[in-house]
Amino acid sequence: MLIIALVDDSFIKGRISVEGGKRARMRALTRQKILQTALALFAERGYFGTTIDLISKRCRISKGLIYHYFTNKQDILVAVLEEGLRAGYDLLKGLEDIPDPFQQFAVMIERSFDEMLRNEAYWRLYFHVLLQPGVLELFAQRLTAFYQESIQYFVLLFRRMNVTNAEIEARLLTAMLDGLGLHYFLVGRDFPLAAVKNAIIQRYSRPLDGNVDR
Amino acid sequence: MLIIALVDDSFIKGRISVEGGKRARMRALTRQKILQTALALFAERGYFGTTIDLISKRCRISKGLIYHYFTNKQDILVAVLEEGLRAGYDLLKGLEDIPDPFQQFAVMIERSFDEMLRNEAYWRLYFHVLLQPGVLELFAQRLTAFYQESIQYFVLLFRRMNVTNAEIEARLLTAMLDGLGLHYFLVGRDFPLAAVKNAIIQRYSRPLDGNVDR
Amino acid sequence: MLIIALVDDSFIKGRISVEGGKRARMRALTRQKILQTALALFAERGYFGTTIDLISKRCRISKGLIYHYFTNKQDILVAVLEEGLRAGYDLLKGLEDIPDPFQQFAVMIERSFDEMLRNEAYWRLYFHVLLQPGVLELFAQRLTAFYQESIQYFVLLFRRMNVTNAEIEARLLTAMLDGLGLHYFLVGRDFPLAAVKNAIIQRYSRPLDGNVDR
Amino acid sequence: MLIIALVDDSFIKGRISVEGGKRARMRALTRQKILQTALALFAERGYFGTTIDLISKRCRISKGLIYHYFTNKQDILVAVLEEGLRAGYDLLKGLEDIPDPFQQFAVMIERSFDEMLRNEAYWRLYFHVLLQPGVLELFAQRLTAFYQESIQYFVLLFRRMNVTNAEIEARLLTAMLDGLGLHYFLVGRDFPLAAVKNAIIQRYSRPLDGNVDR
DNA sequence: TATGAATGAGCCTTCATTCAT
DNA sequence: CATGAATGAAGGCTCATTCAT
Repeated sequence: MLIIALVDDSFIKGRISVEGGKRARMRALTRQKILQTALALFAERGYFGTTIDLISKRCRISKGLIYHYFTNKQDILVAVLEEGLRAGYDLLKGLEDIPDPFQQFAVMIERSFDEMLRNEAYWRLYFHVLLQPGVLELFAQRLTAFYQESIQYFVLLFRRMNVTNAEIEARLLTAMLDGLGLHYFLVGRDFPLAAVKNAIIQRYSRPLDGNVDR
Repeated sequence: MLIIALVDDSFIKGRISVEGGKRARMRALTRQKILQTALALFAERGYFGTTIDLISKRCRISKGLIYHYFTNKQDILVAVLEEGLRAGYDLLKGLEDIPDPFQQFAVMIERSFDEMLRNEAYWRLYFHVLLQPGVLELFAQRLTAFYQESIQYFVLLFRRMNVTNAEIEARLLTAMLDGLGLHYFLVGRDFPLAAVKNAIIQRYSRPLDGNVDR
Repeated sequence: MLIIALVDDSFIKGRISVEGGKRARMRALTRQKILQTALALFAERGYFGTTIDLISKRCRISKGLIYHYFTNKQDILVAVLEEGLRAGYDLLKGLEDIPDPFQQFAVMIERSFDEMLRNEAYWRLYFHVLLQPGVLELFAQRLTAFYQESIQYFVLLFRRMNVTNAEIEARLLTAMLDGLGLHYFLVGRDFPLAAVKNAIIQRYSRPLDGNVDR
Repeated sequence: MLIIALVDDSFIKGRISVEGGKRARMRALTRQKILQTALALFAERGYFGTTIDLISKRCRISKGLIYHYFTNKQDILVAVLEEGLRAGYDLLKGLEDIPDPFQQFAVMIERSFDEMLRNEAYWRLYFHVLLQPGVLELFAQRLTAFYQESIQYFVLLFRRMNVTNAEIEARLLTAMLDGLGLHYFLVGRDFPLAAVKNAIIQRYSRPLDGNVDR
């Protein structure tokens, strides 16, 4: 769960800018409420299944007011995606404090799976929405940047773990994580997530055993 | 690229039933034309971006006729997904003829990457559409069945390759393949597909070295 | 239940013209089958809720064939109404054999209520369809003729029963009968039909008591 | 003309709520305009013959706006029927001020016939629409309630008029009134309404003669 | 006689967006 | 800043009717 930003109900709330007058604070507050509601609705009903009217009603504000904060429905989507990305960065950053690379790796994987389970609906949304023709373009740069940063993170980590071919390995791992999320979403509930997670941690764990045991 | 069925412009064309009278043949022909056009348009513009009117115009048939062949716009989508699934099965089946499991594995991976490149737009569609809230339900059973079969295929193959923990390994591999497709689509063109592909083949190749070299 | 023709499942079947060759007989047969089916469907789903396609499928004939027998959907409707009218005439005619006018009257009322209960759906259809703007015009003459004849029947009967002002009385009675049907349909099942029926028979029965007892 | 609510062009106009701000007043105004137009069009062309487009054009508003006030085309219909019912209640209420029951009865009958003539098109609509399969269900409760109330009114009146068997008698009378309306609509213009009306008044008038004179 | 594929006009409904208040 | 009435383009879908076979 790397490329796709991890979102939960709280991550938007906490970010209200405190600077500025009362006016500005109110404005930021309303904006965040819209974003939060849109996020929940997009996740719940899809982008096309969510109407501006529905968002406004759930926010208990008027439809017109939404257009004071966002120019477009699409604009809301982009903002939502951006917030998600920020949450994704958070996920990465928190890990740097763990000194042992193997342990850090294990925690990263654990956290990744945890987030996937907690915010399943958001994941679906992100995958779904970014694969929509025309949407990716709006967001490609930032997404790519985040992807690069994630890869970089694992490259550095893998080097400390003495994994050879660290870059390719990083790409494979992140792909595997997102792919597992995808499959978990698509093939349903009886997916052996715990076993899979442990296998991943095992594979990269000290001492340097092969990933595929024979 | 396993879960998501692989589709290209030709695979539908070839399946026109030859039995039956002229009527039945015509009917099948029209149906296939609709499916084919819908597939292309869905891939090109997304499911919601594609209108029935557009499909009918591209097919040079009347709007109403489409509803002689499909009950719904959604019904067309499901049919498209089904066709894709069939192509997915085809992909698997062809491989059984290769006697050496390691070579078979390599071919499978190669083919998988090839298909991904050839039908990129369809891949996007499949991911996109299946992640749409409400759509998965229409298709969940068949998709799960196909997933199970894919896993089973790799389990058997891995056993012949003396890979321990074959089931988990199969899940990891298929996830990795789909995840790579996803990342390739999302982060753009400069993705080192060839290198990644080779690394995968390498990892599972004889002699039994570990997957992660240190 | 006088103005509105009384219809049951059998009344059309029995009327296939026996003259003519095999061809003509087949033709009449198909025509009757269409009419019968249309009648049932109109009653069940209303005129607008019934499609030509549905009629053809229930008849197990093609859509096109219907247009060999009827020029229009409307044409079918008119034919159905005509058949109903014929049944209405039948209802009246059968009564003339009863010599005692009071008994004849009682039987007529009984039969009228019986029919209403047996063919409720058809009744609804007739009322419904004839009140549709534009439909009545197609059928007005025949309906008026039938109404006149019904009135005439009661006028003659009432005269034999020594009812003064027989014509007005006939109009009131037939209106009452149809009105009761209407109310029965509209206000539901707990309508005291039996009591009402008996009251009517009572009112016109020998010896000449007043209709409204004080 | 009791069960079926009596409606004319004016009764909706008069009910615009005066409370509330300008917004609310405007809203009520538009709603009434839609209802009024729909009523006229339904009566004129039938429910199915009336399109939303037509209603909106006659109202000089956009098609979409109609759906701000009503969820459905059917919803408009129900609202129209409700208004009609209200008019029906009004018809009953006004009568209570007349002290002499016989005179009250006569006025009631007169008024009933008057209304029938004034709003013939609406009557047709009501009969027509309520007999449409599936429509009655939407409205059954309210209609039944009104019917019961009408019956109750006549029961009380008849008791004061010393009519025995007042309940049955009330059912017969209301049925007769609606039946006469139906016949008047169906068999055309030369129906002797005045004579029929007088006969009814006569029948229930003091002194206590029998209804059927011999 | 019989079929059913094909048409196309038209219907109900949705919804992002605007704007007067 | 805030409202929500109003717009209008467009979309999915229906269905009576036609016609080549």
